[in-house]
Amino acid sequence: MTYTQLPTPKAEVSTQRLLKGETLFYQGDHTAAIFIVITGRIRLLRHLADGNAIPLYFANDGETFSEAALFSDVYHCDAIAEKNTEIEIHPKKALLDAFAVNPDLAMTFMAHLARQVINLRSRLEIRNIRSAEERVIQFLKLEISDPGNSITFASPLKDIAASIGLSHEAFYRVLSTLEREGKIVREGRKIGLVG
Amino acid sequence: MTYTQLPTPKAEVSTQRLLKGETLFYQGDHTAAIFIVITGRIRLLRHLADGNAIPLYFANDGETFSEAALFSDVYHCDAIAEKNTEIEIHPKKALLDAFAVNPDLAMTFMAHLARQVINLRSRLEIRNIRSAEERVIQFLKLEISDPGNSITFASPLKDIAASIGLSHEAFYRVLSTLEREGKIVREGRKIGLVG
DNA sequence: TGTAGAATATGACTGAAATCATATTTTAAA
DNA sequence: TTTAAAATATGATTTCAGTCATATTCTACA
Repeated sequence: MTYTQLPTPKAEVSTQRLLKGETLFYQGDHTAAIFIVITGRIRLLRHLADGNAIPLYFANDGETFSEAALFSDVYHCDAIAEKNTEIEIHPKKALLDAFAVNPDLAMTFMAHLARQVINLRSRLEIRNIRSAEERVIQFLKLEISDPGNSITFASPLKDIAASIGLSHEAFYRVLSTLEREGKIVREGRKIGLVG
Repeated sequence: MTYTQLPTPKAEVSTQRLLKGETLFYQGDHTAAIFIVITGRIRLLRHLADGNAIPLYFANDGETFSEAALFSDVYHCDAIAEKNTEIEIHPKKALLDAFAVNPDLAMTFMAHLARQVINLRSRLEIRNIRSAEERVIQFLKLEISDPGNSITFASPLKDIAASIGLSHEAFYRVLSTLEREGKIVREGRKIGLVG
């Protein structure tokens, strides 16, 4: 899907495997790196003063997380593997050094962040659409707009459902309906918009 | 609320007033600047190949938008004033030049983007909470966690309601309930968490 | 290749938030 | 200061997505 590439010198990048449930870092830990999920899922969890914890985000395949570590001495949340997960480790120092030596790389990373901002904003706006059917249609339009007139999802449809804030049942139902109405065509996870 | 500051040289920054309904730029226009909403609201709207348009985001007081203009030759959406709006204009060239001359400024902007990514992710995650009451509580905890034990909202509560994906009626009701149950205290737009 | 677990799928029912209606209060504007 | 518009508030009703249940594919992997 979205290929994420950080401008870290290759020699400085390493990978790590986390077992389901394993913690990558704790809130308050000294920041050492920013990360990319290769496969799996990382749950980011913030602890509040009152002892409660709030899930901040789930980082899935291809996504970066803890980018703000670059600008902070400590992590502001826990990072825990939701399932067996492989991650890429980009040491903070290596990245910052790279930026200092080559400002172009800084601009590259900046662009990466800007793209994420846009992407997250549109995902937020999708959530404002109340009707499940309409939400799915708009989501598909957004996803498909660039490439062509169809998209093949890499992740299970039930995960797609979650990402747009629908129960998987509701999502399956909407897809069935849209297909029956001739608004989309499907072949497994390949979905095409008609009209 | 969130003070947004871009590292543009003061002399290069200008402001502009837009009347309700006025367009700041169109999708496909050559990119010239990135913007901050001082007061008002800007609707970002993407046009699709099929003639439809999707609302991408609403930028409110203090928010930046079109950051990605720095890395693109054309705007990827329309920007239209939802109401009378005053904006700050930060010319793209001035910003890029500033980054080139002083890499620290690039890092500052990068940090600004990283904060936004975090903020947007947590706003997304809030939406995953189904129960209106629980969603409001978690939202308040997030907003209040830093400053102290209460927060005074600058914008109308009905706008807060929209930002967390609730109808204003539902939001008012939840606030009433929480107050009755002694879980929050209120004075107009000042809301404090108890416990 | 067989098997367990996950993903896909669909029906029935429920509940909680949206919607509609309306009133009061606050704010802004004339 | 008066007035109009927006925000706050709450009740009644409806709707639609969630939940629960269950069945049928897939898919990974032993």
